[in-house]
Amino acid sequence: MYSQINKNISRYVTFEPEELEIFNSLLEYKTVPKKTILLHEGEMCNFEAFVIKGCVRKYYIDANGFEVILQFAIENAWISDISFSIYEDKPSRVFIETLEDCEFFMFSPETKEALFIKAPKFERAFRILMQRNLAVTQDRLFNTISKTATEKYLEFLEHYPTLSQRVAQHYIASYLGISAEFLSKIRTKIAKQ
Amino acid sequence: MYSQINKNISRYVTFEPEELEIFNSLLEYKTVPKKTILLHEGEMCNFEAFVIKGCVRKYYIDANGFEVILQFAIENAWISDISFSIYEDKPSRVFIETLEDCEFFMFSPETKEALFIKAPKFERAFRILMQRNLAVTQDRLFNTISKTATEKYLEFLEHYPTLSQRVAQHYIASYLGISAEFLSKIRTKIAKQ
DNA sequence: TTCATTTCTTGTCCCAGTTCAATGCGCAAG
DNA sequence: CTTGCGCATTGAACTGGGACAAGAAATGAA
Repeated sequence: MYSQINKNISRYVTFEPEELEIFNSLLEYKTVPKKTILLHEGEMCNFEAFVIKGCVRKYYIDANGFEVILQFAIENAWISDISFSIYEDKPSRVFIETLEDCEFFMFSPETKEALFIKAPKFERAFRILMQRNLAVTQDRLFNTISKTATEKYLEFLEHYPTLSQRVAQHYIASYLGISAEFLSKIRTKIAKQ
Repeated sequence: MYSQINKNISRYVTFEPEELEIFNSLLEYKTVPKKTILLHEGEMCNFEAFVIKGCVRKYYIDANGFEVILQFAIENAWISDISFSIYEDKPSRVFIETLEDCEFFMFSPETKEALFIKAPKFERAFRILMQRNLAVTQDRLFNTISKTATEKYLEFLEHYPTLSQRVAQHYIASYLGISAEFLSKIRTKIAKQ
């Protein structure tokens, strides 16, 4: 039950069994049906979630009413709007929604604080997770600015090989920052060679 | 001398004077002339720098040989390629270059570790800095995907009011992800109304 | 002061990607 | 079985922004 998340959190920091026990005891297991919105724009994000099973998207709605997907999270990924909400004390600008039936481990900011007090080494583990998150976002910015739509799509397929089977095309288009129609045209062009 | 950086690091965590003394004692003060490259692509980034005075850009060179600026750092900002280099143990894909004569406080990853051992509360402060960094990058991704060039430029002016006087237009264009020529056209259009 | 180099502007042509249909295709619900 | 609806495809017309070129202005070095 806890092996996935323990493996994930131990990736850059080695923990004693007792520390992992404390960690696990603070986690809340939750199942959520598909198409559930976990966080609405304007709310405070009061959770961080680790995806045990399922698929989630994080998106905002731009000035013209278009959804733009910032992140997909599948098995063994973390999802939250930590960067805006927590510590900044600002309401979130994003939505978080399940795309499939999901299982999560979740915890609140308060629980996280409690964890840091009981087992301070987790502070470091979460700092490094944050750094990786930053690296991924920076990479995405890089791609968004300097690659063509076709290149972005091919890279997406490489990076998330299973996701293109699991989610609707127009979600992928939204993630890539292109129109659903144009993605369709790219796909037929690729298929024809 | 240390008041700027102490104010900055104390923004979300309150430190005792002794803790700040430890911190300050580990910092290395450095002046660097303009047009100096602090980090080359392919190197490991072995520093984090706090800008006391001056202006720095962080950029990469894309597949077509174009420079794309990821970040400007001016007074009271941090600059590093921490996300890719340190902990990931991968050579950096970015360059960091001074645009003006600069004064920095710098420290190495090893020094940072030493700091965390002597004064563990800094682990938290740097985690929160990292979160803010992530928030800014995510915001930039948001803007890059869903705003027009004109909107991006106007927002840039609001967000960095002094920078447009300090750096060349083509650097700003590069930051906004548009060509220098097109930025020039945007500027004349804006001026004419 | 002058010459050179870098930066900024302006015009023309062009293309990647958008917008707006229209059509077709599952698939779930009654 | 069929109605309805969300999703994908395709085409035609349009546009934001890029590429290139050539000149103007600013900066700076000797």
